[in-house]
Amino acid sequence: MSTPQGARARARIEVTAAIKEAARRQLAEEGAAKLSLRAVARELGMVSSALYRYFPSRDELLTALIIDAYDSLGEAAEKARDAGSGAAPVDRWTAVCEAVRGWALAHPHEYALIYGSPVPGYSAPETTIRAAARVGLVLIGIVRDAHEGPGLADLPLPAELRPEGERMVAAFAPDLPPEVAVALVAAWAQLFGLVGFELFGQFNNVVDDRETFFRHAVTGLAHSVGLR
Amino acid sequence: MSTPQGARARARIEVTAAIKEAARRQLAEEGAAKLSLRAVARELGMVSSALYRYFPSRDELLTALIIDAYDSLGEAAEKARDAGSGAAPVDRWTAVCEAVRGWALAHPHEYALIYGSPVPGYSAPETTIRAAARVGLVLIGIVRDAHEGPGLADLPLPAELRPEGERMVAAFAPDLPPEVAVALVAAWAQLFGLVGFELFGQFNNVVDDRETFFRHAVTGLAHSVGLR
DNA sequence: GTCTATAACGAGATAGAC
DNA sequence: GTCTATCTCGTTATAGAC
Repeated sequence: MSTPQGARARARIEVTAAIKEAARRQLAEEGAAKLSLRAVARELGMVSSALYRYFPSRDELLTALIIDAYDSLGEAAEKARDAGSGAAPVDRWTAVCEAVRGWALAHPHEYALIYGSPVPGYSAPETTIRAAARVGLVLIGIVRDAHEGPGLADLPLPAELRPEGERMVAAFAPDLPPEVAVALVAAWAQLFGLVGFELFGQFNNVVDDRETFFRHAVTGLAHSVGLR
Repeated sequence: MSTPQGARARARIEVTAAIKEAARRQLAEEGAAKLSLRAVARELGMVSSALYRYFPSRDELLTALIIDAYDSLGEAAEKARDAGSGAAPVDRWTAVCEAVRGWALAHPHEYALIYGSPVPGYSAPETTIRAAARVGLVLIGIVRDAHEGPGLADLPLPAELRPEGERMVAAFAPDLPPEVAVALVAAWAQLFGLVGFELFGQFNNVVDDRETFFRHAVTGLAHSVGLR
């Protein structure tokens, strides 16, 4: 009773992985908008209707790819955070940022899937939120460690933004001052501005030594959230 | 001899505009990856082969849309710059940033076309560079004015980035110190990180009062390039 | 129960002959 | 410019193998 069920479950996992792998290849060649179940099935030597045993619709397959991409990126960020657990906060921050950039350069199409243009006709379900939050949580953690340890630099917060900051603290950044939470969200978005510009070609003829430039820029971001 | 030729030229301009308008509608509904000359022709009641009189290929139509989008955004930025010609540099900076955000919110699909994921199989020609540079040039101009007027704050520049900074100054930011040029490019990318995150939904459940948040964040960017 | 294959639908794109 | 024959797509219903 144990082996057949185990074998079935294993086979199911393997086929599911093969489908996603083929879909990722398609993503690279045709883009998310043109991801087609039939093409995926063809590549696997299956018939299209068989895929519906594994993914109830094309959109669910897309969702799985999106969650995988967020998780893969989040894992890279968490690894970088853990690798530098003894280092200074600024260095841990830049290490995480460099991990994000490294992952993006290594997986440009999956990066485009999660941080690029929305796929027309597709709307990401709530299920993606948890995975999407991972990088942000890593950055929050580093700043919280610094806040509880060496301390943070003072940051300004206009009165009109205080309610927003309080809300952010309550929602996802407990123990942090509201002005830091606001600065963190801004730095988080700005980090992906840097990565996206490099990846999508806006830095062509503008930035040459991108690695050095990036390190310097994200050091500035670290300062903008109070790390020193 | 004058009227018929003038009428022909006028008709050509009008049809060209109608084609681009229909193509922009398609962009909104299906995305750039699925932009098809046939569908555009259908919408206009023309036959697809007739479109080739106006655009020699789908890619050329895409290029025209891209240039139009960059120009429309650039014009919005330039208008904001000119409207606040007497104001303090920081205020001119934020006004331009807000114009960029406003344009993006008003033209989300054109924004996705120029700053979102690259279109698979399409590679933008050199012709787009001039239009793509307009927003950056506006930002450079504001910082240069401040540099020649009230002056800029001191910025750090690691030795390893100095060559890059010198190159940037020579290429597109004459009269500016290299550390300012480097900071400007970073701020430019980060600005679009903020805009893109809001537009593409990353701020859902994260930032509530986006207008206030944005103003505060780009004020920080202004400081990061030395404005005060 | 779990899976795959066949066949079909309605809609849309595409290529070529005319 | 028009028509037609032949592709693609996502999705479903159904039947049969394991």
